[in-house]
This record gives sequence, C-alpha cells and structure tokens, in this order.
Amino acid sequence: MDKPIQTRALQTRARLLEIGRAHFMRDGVSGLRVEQIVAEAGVAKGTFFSHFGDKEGLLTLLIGERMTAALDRIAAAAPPDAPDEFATALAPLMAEMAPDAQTFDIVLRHSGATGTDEEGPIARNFLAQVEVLTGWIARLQPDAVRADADPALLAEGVQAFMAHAMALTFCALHSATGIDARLRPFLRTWLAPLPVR
Amino acid sequence: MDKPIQTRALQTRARLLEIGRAHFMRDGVSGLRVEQIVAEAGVAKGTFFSHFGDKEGLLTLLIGERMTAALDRIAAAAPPDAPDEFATALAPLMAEMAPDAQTFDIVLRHSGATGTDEEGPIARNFLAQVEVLTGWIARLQPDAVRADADPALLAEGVQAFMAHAMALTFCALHSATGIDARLRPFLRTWLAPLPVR
DNA sequence: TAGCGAAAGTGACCACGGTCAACTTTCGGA
DNA sequence: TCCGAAAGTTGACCGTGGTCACTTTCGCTA
Repeated sequence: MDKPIQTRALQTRARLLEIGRAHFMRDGVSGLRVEQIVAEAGVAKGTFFSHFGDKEGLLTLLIGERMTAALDRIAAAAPPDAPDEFATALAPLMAEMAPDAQTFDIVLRHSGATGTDEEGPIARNFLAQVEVLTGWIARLQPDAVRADADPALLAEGVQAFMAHAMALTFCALHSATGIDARLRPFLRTWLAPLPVR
Repeated sequence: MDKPIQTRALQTRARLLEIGRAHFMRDGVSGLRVEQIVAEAGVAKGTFFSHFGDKEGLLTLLIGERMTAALDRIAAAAPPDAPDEFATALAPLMAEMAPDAQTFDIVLRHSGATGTDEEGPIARNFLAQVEVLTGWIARLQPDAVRADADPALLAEGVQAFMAHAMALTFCALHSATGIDARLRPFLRTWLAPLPVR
C-alpha cells in the first residue's frame, strides 16, 4: 500500500538537486544540461528522468524554492499601506520569477495561472500569492482600496498585471523603466478606491 | 545595396509555408516536424532554416496570419457597447491565440507583451489589438467606461486580463467555464464607470 | 558568352532531451 | 537465511531541432 522510499534513492535525488542547483545559480536556466548534471552526480541519464520526469521537473523545483523563499519573506514583512506600495513589496518575488525570459516562461507554464490544484511548487506559490494579496487587499478596504469587488478577484487581477509587467521586462522598448514603475499605474487604477459619492 | 530576392527563393518559401500551413491546420503546433515539411517540399533541411531562422519562425507566421484575420474581422464588426460585450467580441481572437497550450506559449513568447517595435506578425498583432481596444474604450468613455484613466492604459490592462483568462483555459479547475465567462468579471471591474458623485 | 560574385540550396553532422527493456539492489516475510 | 517482488538504476538508443562548410544556381557585366 505505502511505498517506502529507499535512502539510496533519497541520496541520489539530493545529489542531483544539489548539483542542479549549483548550475542553476551559476548559469541560470539556459546553462543547465541534464547530461552534465548526471555526469557530475555519477549516475545514468535514466535516473535523472525517473526522479524528475523531465528537465523542467527539476527546474520547477529550483525555481519554486526560490519563489517560496521570496514570498515567505514578503509575507513576513509588514503589509503595504497603499496600492502604490504593492509593486515595491512584490519586486523581490518578481525578480525571482523573471530573472530572464526562459525562467519566466517556465513560471508561466507551470503557474496553473492562479488556481489549479495540480502539483508543483510554482502552482502552489501562485495560490499562496493570492492568499497574501487577498489579505493585503481586504485589510485596506474600504478606505485605501475599492470595496465594490471581491478581494480574491482583485488579488487575481494583481497577478495578471504582475505577469504583464514582467513580460514587458523582456521587451527592448520597456526594459529601461523598472518593473515596479511599470506595474504601479496598473495597480493604482485597478485598486483605487471609488470616489466618495 | 539592395538585395533582390530571386523568384526561386520565393517559390521555395511559398512551398514551405503552404505545406507548413497544411500540417499546422491538421495537427496544430505539436504535430509539425521540420523534417516532414522539408521532405514534402523536396528541399534540404538547411533551406528551411535559412528561410525561417528556426521552427518557431514559421510557426509565428502561421499563427500570426490567423490572429491577423481574426482581429481584422473583429475590427470590421460593430464595436461593443458595454464592457460586458468585450469578452464576447474578443472570443474569436482568443480562440486563435490559445487553441492549445503550445500555441499560447508561442504567442506569449512573441507578443513583445504589448509594445515592442521588434519584428514579427504576433507582436504587430498585439500592437493592433491595443489600437482597436483603445478605440472601443475611448468611444464608450465617459458613460459606459471609467474616464479617470488613459484609454491606452485601460486597453493594455484588457490585454493582461485576456492573457490571464486564456492561461486559465489550460488549468483543469477552470476549463469548465468558457473563456469569455472567465474574462467578464475582470473587465467589468476594470472598465466599470465610476459612480456619479 | 565567359566568368565572377552573391544568393540559394545541400546534407552530413552535432547537441541534447527523452525512452525503455534489462539489470541490480533493497527489504519484508516465510 | 533464503526468496520474490518492487524500487532503483543503467546506458544504448532514438527523434528532432539546428549548424555549417560546401556546391549549385542566378544575374550581371566585360
């Protein structure tokens, strides 16, 4: 019924992860060769794939752990007091999500775009993002953030704008302005409280 | 100075495009093999790459021409009279942009995410989308659409939500509801006119 | 029309992710 | 302590995208 994982397998997996992490930190996504990792770990190619499914399987773990750390730090800090501060608060997370186009690509592909129960640390991170954002938003309603919409909907919208702003990073025309500067006008318009009637 | 393109090259290119289009229409992105196309066209592999750069070069042309056709049809039709009609009006375009995950992936990667001058029919389509949307929005301001924001910013925001809604299509949890149903609440909240003070 | 330079096309070759049938190791129970 | 089944591992093999030094074709001018 249960399937006990042998320590041998855990060790192999840990070794692959560690070596993969080293390569990822040094060269990013593009400089990660399965054959290289496998050679350094002293195992056969097939072993890699039996552990991670495919190359992206490892990458999602590596990217996911960085995203998790970033989000944890953000959640532990003081929540922003106004929509304008959202972008700055989220900047460290976005830096992990989109250090380069290939990474961002993987993040998007495994995002489950806010809300699948499907596996994966990236998808889980997106769910956690919504929770954090929802908390921030609910806390600021109704004075600093519009109260005529569901906080969860607003939170998802923030994610959509984050993706938009990150994508613009890889476009020559917009890469000059910082990512939070690009995000801010959208969030301001999206979250602005309705004028008092 | 000028570089006259030989008719021979044009014919080869046209043949590759035509065969590629046939495969794309039958099997989508995933069922497109460069070697197959090249064999049917009776040319060498290198010829393909000298014409399109890489496999995605051809795919962006094929996807781009479908997106262009869809957007042209939308632009020619009557503009929507309320935010709620945006989603329905845009549905045919979104169907071309995201018939499957792989296609959507390519679209995103070549979008220039609204606003690079960089080449490519997909990036150009994104620019054209903004123009169409800006027109729609400006037309409805200030009664049916909020007037406190720049129409271009609102248009870009619509694109961000479109991407979000399309991404949700490939997520088990959300694929049940139609894409326009998913998009509508966001657009309603994003574009809703401010209450009269 | 010979011949030259550039454009177009060729195909052997490579890189690299991924597969799978066979083999080895582990471990619980008889 | 031996056995069988399942977990773990192996590495030869494959598919496919992409490269590049070389050949062929074309248009032009002397």
